[in-house]
Amino acid sequence: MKILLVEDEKELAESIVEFIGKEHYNFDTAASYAEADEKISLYEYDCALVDLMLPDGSGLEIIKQLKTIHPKCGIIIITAKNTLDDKVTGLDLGADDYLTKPFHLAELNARIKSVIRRRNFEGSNEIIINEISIDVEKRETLVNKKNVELTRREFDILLFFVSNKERAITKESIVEYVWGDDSNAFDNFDFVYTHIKNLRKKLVEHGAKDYIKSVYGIGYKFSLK
Amino acid sequence: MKILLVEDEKELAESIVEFIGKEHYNFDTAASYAEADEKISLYEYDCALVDLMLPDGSGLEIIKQLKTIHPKCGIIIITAKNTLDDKVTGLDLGADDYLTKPFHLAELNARIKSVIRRRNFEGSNEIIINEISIDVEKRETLVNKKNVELTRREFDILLFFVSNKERAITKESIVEYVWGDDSNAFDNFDFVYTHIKNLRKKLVEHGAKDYIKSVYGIGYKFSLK
DNA sequence: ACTGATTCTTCAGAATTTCTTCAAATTTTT
DNA sequence: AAAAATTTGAAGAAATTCTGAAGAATCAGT
Repeated sequence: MKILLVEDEKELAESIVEFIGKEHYNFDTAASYAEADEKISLYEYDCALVDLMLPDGSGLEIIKQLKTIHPKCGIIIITAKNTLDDKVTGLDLGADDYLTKPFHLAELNARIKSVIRRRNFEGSNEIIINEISIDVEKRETLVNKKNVELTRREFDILLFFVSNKERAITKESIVEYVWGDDSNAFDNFDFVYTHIKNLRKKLVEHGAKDYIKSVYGIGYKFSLK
Repeated sequence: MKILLVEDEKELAESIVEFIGKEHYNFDTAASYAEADEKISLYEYDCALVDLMLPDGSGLEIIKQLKTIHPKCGIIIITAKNTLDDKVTGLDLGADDYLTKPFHLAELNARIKSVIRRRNFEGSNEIIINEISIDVEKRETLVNKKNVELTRREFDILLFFVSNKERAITKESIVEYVWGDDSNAFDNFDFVYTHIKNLRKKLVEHGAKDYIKSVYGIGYKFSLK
């Protein structure tokens, strides 16, 4: 689950990432219009938190962008108390919810959850691929009806794989999805190798076929063929 | 047991929370239609107390909302003497009971209890999970037919667990349910750890299996497997 | 208002689980 | 055959959870 946080107050941004990022979400952060614009065009997000008061341009512009490029992305406005007008405009532009500063992080967390839930209403939270079945809500993975204990990182990687079946995935995008782009520098993928090794081992040991094919020079592909 | 109180008279709201909140209930309060609307969409409540006379919109609207979003939630109308019409309309909309101002807090308390009891009857107010049986109304927990004395917090946590069986739940959501959304302690989950430790101990000592599994990096899961 | 009992929260250290790093072995590509 | 990329197992580091004890807060009864 990837979330874009557009917020120029560094402290606030950090505490949001720290508290909420730990849950299920991976944050990318942008501190300016320019940065946000860049990330929007590069990555896909499930939800965006947008502060309307940015140094170099209005957050409303970002919302407009998001709506046109990624209509499926949920949007939550963050705003100071006295900028009611912008808030309303933002909602008109298609934002899903708003939050006035200051707010409890728990509150923000709940909003994100509800926005994402609303967006995902269609798809059930069970994913079935041959002998493997994954329940996102339970964070449970079954192979041939039997439970496989996966760690947080392993589970997230598998989730990313199965939502990109048959597609070649770069190691970079895995890191981006599972860890978020602010994390580990891209000079070394040893930790990815290790996690994928462990994930493979657990799945295969429980009787699944090894659907995780490595694509030399690129990354991996989760393929049934 | 979570209760939403929609009331704009600050003093009344406070005394209700103080008096009845001490019992078994965790209150969230809303002083306006907007606030109430927000909380309804974010959280689940077992019962709502709704003042029909609100500054920014009719409480009837809130009742309608509640009924559609959380049909299981009990509703009690609070109203001044002379607004009989609204009261009737409210009952038509599906409210369970009403109370005219001024009223004794003890009276309100009794109404809440009875509404919740009535609601729970539909699905029996006894929850039975193997050797554990929980009487929600009496706040009584039995393991192998023998009583286990749980504190308020322990009981609430258990209740939250059993109503989310097999699902991975975050520590944050536990705090939200048991302590309410105004709780500001999200930087530290020591108290959650402690309560869960004590809850586990009491249950296991009385012969129950330890169904409370910890989910590393996330929180817990009440699982029979 | 005082006392003792209960419950809640805080704290620090221990135990556990997971994550990352590293180096050597293997595979793939050129 | 050489270079680059991937796999692997082991182990050190980091993060998370558990635990017991002690301090705070709350409650009941006088």
